[in-house]
Amino acid sequence: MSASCFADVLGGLIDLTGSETAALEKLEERQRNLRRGAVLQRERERCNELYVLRKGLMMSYVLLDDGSRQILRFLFPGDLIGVSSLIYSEAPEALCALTDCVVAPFDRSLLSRIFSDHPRLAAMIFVYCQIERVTLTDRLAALGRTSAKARIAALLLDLRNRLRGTDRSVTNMFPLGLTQEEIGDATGLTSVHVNRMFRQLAEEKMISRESGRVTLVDEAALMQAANYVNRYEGLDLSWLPPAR
Amino acid sequence: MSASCFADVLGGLIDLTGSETAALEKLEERQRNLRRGAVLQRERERCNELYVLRKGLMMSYVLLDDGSRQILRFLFPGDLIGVSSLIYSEAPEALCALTDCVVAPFDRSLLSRIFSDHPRLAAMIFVYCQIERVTLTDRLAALGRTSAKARIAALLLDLRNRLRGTDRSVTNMFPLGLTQEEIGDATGLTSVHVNRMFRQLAEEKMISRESGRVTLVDEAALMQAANYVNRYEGLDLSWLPPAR
DNA sequence: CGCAAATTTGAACGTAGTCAACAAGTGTGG
DNA sequence: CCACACTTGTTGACTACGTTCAAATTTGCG
Repeated sequence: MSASCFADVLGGLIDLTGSETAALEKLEERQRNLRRGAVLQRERERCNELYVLRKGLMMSYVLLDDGSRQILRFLFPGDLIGVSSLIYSEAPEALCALTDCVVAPFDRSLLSRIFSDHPRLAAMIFVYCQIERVTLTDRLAALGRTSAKARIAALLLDLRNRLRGTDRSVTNMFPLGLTQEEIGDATGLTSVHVNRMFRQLAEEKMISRESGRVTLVDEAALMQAANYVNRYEGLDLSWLPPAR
Repeated sequence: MSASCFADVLGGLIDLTGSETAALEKLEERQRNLRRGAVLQRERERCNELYVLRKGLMMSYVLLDDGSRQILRFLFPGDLIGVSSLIYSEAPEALCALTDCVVAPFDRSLLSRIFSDHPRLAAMIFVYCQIERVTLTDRLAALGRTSAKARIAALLLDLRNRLRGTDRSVTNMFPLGLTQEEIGDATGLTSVHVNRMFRQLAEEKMISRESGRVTLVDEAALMQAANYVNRYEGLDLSWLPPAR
């Protein structure tokens, strides 16, 4: 495994200098293993640390008064997590491991050091969070204005693209790794309806399924159904400050 | 009007130094007037500028293939807008004036200067965008997991709180300033259903309406119905880097 | 193998959408 | 100042998408 998963992600966007890479490696000096199902952070709990996810799949979510859950985001290796909790005295969202995971916890003072010592790196973290923001607005639009089928299609495309981000061997067949209830909680549907939409997408020959693996059979049709945009492309970083 | 509306917002969170305030004032040196309905930025258009909203009410939104619209956020004086477009070569969202407005456009190189010269200010802009991110996740949870009535209640509470942010005289009665169609596009509902929910909230004595003004009659009941959290409170900024 | 979790399916229900008509404002130009 | 056009708000009847509840079946795991 790389010395810094997060550096790998940012390094995919710009060329990092040696001192920048060193600063990012500091974030991942410590490691912590999480069992599947482990809760790394609860809502409304105090939290002074951030994390880089190094291995495995996690999710962030909120619980509502009536007990229902909204999954905000699935988290992949290289993701910087717990950023929103940094700025509040109580965490606004929970973090939970969907598979066995490895995370690297680091103190928030390290982030503040990056702002002081590595302006370009700070700007890149800012960019990284803005990408995340835009994917959230895409999902907001999906929940507000698209059909159940479109939301499932968008989720499948996004999962595949994000998996491919850490594993280039992923093509159009991949292990889903999520229960239909989790997919429902991410898309604002019930698990029952998620199941029906899977069936429908399969009947329409857009996907196929076999033992926990999904194949995107007709990717163009899925893209159309979902009006999906890959937000990790089309960036313009020409305005970044000089590296230090 | 203040020399920098954005400095007023950040200044409400921490004490700014003289040089920090001066850097923020640079962002608002130019001004541009917008008529009601004017589109400041279109989706998929190139954009090299950011803006501070100095006066009026704006919104950001996306249009979907079928012509439907999802309003992402209502924008108030002091808001930094167009940030997400900064990082892409094509704007991911549109910006439009809901009332006559005054905005201050500034080049993205000025932002990059702040990262280089004012680390604490850069961190504060980061914090400001994270607050925005959390409010987006609140809305995501609302669209995914709450009833129409709850979404309208949450929107009313949020509007009132944000209006109060720029005008302390606002109490529990305020001019709505939005059409029911706009409220529908923000909450993922149709204008017809928004109307029915208003009626229902009024029948249940949670709100009252008279000629474009809304009164939050039973704020506690609204908060309960909405499970609303004010994300401009409860911040912890003790980790910020030193000011320069 | 046996148990618990997850998936699948059916039937009935309900929330919110659609379509349509009308009322009430709002602003404009004659 | 009024007439007209246009936007916005309001209401009813009907429709449909997605939920709920329940039960059967499959899957994965200890």
